[in-house]
Amino acid sequence: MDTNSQNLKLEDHFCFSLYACSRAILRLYRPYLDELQLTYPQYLVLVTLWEKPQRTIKELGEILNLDTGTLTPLLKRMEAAGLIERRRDTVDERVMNIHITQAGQLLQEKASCVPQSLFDATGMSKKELDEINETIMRLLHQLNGEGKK
Amino acid sequence: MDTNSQNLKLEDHFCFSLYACSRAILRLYRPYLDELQLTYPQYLVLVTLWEKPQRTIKELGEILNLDTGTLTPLLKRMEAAGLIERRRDTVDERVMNIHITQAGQLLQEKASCVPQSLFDATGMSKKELDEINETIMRLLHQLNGEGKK
DNA sequence: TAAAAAAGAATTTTGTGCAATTTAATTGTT
DNA sequence: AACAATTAAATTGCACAAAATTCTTTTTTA
Repeated sequence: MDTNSQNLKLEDHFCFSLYACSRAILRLYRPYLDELQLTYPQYLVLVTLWEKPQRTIKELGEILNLDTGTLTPLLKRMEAAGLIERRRDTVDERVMNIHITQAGQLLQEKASCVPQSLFDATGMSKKELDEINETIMRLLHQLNGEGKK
Repeated sequence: MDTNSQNLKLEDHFCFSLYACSRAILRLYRPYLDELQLTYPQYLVLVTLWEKPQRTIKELGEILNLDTGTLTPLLKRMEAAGLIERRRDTVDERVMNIHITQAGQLLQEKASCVPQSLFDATGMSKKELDEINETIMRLLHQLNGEGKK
């Protein structure tokens, strides 16, 4: 019947499950992030700045795997919203330093329930999710490593 | 030290690993899909049409979890590229039927090496990837189920 | 059977992603 | 010092992605 058996069905493409799952999770985040007036990548930027309140655009790009074409306008919107400040480095003026503001710091408290809410929505155990996370992280590093060769 | 211990670091957000991994895989696909003059979601549309050569936009949206705001312009570009045809259903004129063309069929052969190439790039065993796929699919169904409640 | 409700697409708007190009600043080399 | 190479951002252009709105067609129902 099937003359070309090497062609996989959709559900056999593991890339599709990742792609669809990633978007499904963004949909779950949306109501929480809407309340904070944030988009998902903006939230990720804040997560990194809550850990360390000043970073360069280059650092953010490496951490989040995003390039300047994405980050520059995104950070400008965040600055307009008062969550961060963009300041040229005085020593090396090519570098743009991103600082979190008081308002950005305050959001940490309001956002603290988000991870728990998301966890609940998955309907999975902590152990199971940790295992998924560990596996996907391993795959991610593998893929990023391959790409740089 | 940390006054707010419920705030997770970036690598503890399992959503981030999925988000980043999904984009990393798209980057791996790009060179292969560039050769076929396809984007990733366009490739997915073709995969579904290779399985079954005619579907409605509604069906495609349900299978791929994409809405018409994404699909309508995407399918118009694919029609302009000669890969599909869009025809109103004669019985129910609200319905738009998507047919694969001869040119779209021919791409199946040219694309048949893509899954294997991607598999190689992951550096993981078939068994391991099948397990990831199974787990992520389960998570996806869980998330989609939750969303509909 | 006419009005209301529902269904399927299309459109509009906003915000990513990413490749490719450009600009400005710094470093390295004669 | 002069010039090439490198680095960090910004810009440009195209293609998603998703919510909200509108439009058309079909179905339901009073």
